[in-house]
Amino acid sequence: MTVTSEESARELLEVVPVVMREIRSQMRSRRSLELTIPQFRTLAFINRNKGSSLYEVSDHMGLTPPSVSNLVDGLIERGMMTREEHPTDRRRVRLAVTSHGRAILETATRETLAYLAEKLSNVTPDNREVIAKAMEILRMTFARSVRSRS
Amino acid sequence: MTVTSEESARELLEVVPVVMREIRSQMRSRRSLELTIPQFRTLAFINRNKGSSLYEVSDHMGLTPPSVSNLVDGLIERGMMTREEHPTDRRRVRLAVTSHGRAILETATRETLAYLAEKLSNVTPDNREVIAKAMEILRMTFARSVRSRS
DNA sequence: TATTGTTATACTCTATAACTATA
DNA sequence: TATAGTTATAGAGTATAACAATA
Repeated sequence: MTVTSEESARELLEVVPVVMREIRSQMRSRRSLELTIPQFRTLAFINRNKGSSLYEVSDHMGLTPPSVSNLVDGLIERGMMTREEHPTDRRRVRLAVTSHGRAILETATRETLAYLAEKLSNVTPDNREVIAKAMEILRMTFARSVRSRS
Repeated sequence: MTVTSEESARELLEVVPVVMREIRSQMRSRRSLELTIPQFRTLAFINRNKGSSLYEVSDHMGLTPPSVSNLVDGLIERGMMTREEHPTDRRRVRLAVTSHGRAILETATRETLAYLAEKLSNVTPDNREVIAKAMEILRMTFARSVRSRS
């Protein structure tokens, strides 16, 4: 089998939105958690990168600074994050996830993974390997080039 | 390599949103087209299923009827779709894509595919095969069960 | 009564433009 | 003057609740 770029592009365009919708609707169905995908990603990124500035987050997520500022506002209101002044550059903020936010993030992650894993349990191990490998390839292909900001 | 359901679930949850964001931002960057992903999917589905009812569309897309009604309103306003009465059941509508809508759909498809294909041209043929195979598996795993409505 | 669809309402996501504060 | 961030504003996507029309 030879797969052209066009054919694999077509597959991506058909299938990715379907999987995305599944993830989204599953996440929203957990009323107790009530995290949207952007909120989830924001929380996850800042959890991994404690003390990030707003620009670092927006760079990573491919969103504009106002969009991230909005997202952060909502997460702070709900007690999941903090926004502090940078110690040496007062223009910047230092974002961090609270323990409450971390707990919610972990629960949301666990439940969403459990849901996906349950779906994937019907897939043969060989095919799961194909999926994992494809995700690695896609991750490298679509990863944002990291713009460094000192 | 043995991949558990949990591991492949984690990969999906990390990578799918990234690819989705690429597709979305590319689609929006074509100012002349100005189709969002939901608009694109709606148009594409109705193009493939001429005369669909609103419920058929909402079932397929996993959206509520009011959401689809909204989407359809916007597409009709912009001359891409029509909404007609069903000949024998006056509760229903018959949705169809206009030739203008089809032209826009085709252009959007072509340009988005070209963009994705360009990204994928850096991927080896073997790896493209892995991606294509993974998409097939995911398509079957996450496909909505078709609720038939006579 | 059940089904199909719309309207009313509200909230989130996202962007652009304009602004403030700091470097 | 350049950078970091917020506020103002607007449009799209989505849901639930309430409704109207038809079967």
